[in-house]
Amino acid sequence: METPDAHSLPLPTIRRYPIFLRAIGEMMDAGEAYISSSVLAERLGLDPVLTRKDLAMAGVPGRPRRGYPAEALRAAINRALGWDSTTDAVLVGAGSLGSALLGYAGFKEQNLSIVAAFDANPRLAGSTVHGVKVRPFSEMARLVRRLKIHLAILTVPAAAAQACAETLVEAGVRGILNFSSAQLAVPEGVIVQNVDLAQPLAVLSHAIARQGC
Amino acid sequence: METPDAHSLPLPTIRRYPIFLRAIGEMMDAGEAYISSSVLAERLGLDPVLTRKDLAMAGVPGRPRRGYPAEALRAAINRALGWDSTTDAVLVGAGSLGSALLGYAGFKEQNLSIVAAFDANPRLAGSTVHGVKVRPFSEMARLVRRLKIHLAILTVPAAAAQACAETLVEAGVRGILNFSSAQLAVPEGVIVQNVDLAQPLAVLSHAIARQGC
DNA sequence: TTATTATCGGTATTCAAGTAGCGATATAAA
DNA sequence: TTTATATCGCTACTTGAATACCGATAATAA
Repeated sequence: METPDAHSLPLPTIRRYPIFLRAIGEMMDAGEAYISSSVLAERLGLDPVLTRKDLAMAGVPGRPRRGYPAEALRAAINRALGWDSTTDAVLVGAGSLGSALLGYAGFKEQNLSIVAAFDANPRLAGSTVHGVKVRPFSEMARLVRRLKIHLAILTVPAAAAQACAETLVEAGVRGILNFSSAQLAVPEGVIVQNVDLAQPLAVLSHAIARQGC
Repeated sequence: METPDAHSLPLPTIRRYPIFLRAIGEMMDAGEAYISSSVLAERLGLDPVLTRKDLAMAGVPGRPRRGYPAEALRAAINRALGWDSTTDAVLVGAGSLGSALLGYAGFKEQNLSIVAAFDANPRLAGSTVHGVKVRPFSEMARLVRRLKIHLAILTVPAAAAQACAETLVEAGVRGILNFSSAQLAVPEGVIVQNVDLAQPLAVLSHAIARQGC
């Protein structure tokens, strides 16, 4: 049985694509019309073969001794990531981390538009952070449903995370970027990506502790 | 040839340990003296076998029909991660993200103490954010060296990241938690963990884009 | 006391990803 | 025109982690 969804890519490849996109953009700004995998790999400190395999998976044919056509390559990678057209998202929890994310410039490059923010704190509701209006929780479900939002960024305390997630999913959200330390239980078909600061910190301190003795 | 560093654990296991620690702590608060892998797995939505293997690697013997002794297990995992004694760290770049991290409560659980923050902006230097004094860049190398800091959290713009990293490494830092989008080149023996928001976002939007059609 | 069973702990298998090797080809140099 | 070579693109091979399997053991119940 062949897998029906043909355009599924290896997860590590998907994770590397944003890094490639930045480098390709910089190289294009520098006037390059072709991107060779070896040059790109050298620039990023990655294995040239691995880089070539990743680029090949975008589906754009490369040319010997030249590389991949830069503009077509960038477009193909953006398309593979769903970054070729603007995606609307909401941010839930406008605390210090949430506010910092509202000011994160990278979202623009990824064609992600945060159209609304929500917070339980009534004092925050009504204010505007980095150009995005903060609304009370009570408006969340209705607005998400009306605007057909599929993506949410969750920056609420761990205790509130599961309840928020359920409200969001109920309203139609299919992907959650979870910054809380809570493990979310969601129905099948909904994708959660956890951004847990403790994980990379664990890798670092484990390695340093080992190295130290 | 056998590897000399015997206590090296699989990377995925290390990444799961912080999640386990939180759950174990909650279960202990609830009065549990033993942690069974199946109960823990159920709670976290993970595979019971995988969970058991992870716990077994901490080196604490478990008891059939009971599980692992909670206190000993927690201590062993903390020790494996180097979280059994306080580690000092510095934060470089006190912008909105850096400030948010200075207020991050999780560091305390991980026995991580941010003893100083640095910023290029002279207006920020001298202020205090969440109890941590912000100092000018010029003081960084000396202070890091004097306090024998081995761990740094980097929240500066991409353009400044490489230069900061070099200064830090030169001053004795051996692990960098890199929040910038720059790919850092560091000498062997120095460990960099990138926290790149674009990566989990890429996974999410790729999956949603596939799912949508 | 005996039987049952939840859980541990080890071994074997499978799978995905990274690595290595090598021929094909178009560009650039001789 | 001929030769050299950088780069692509394909096909193994290797590695590391997840999964499956199964026996051992101690707590509980009969």
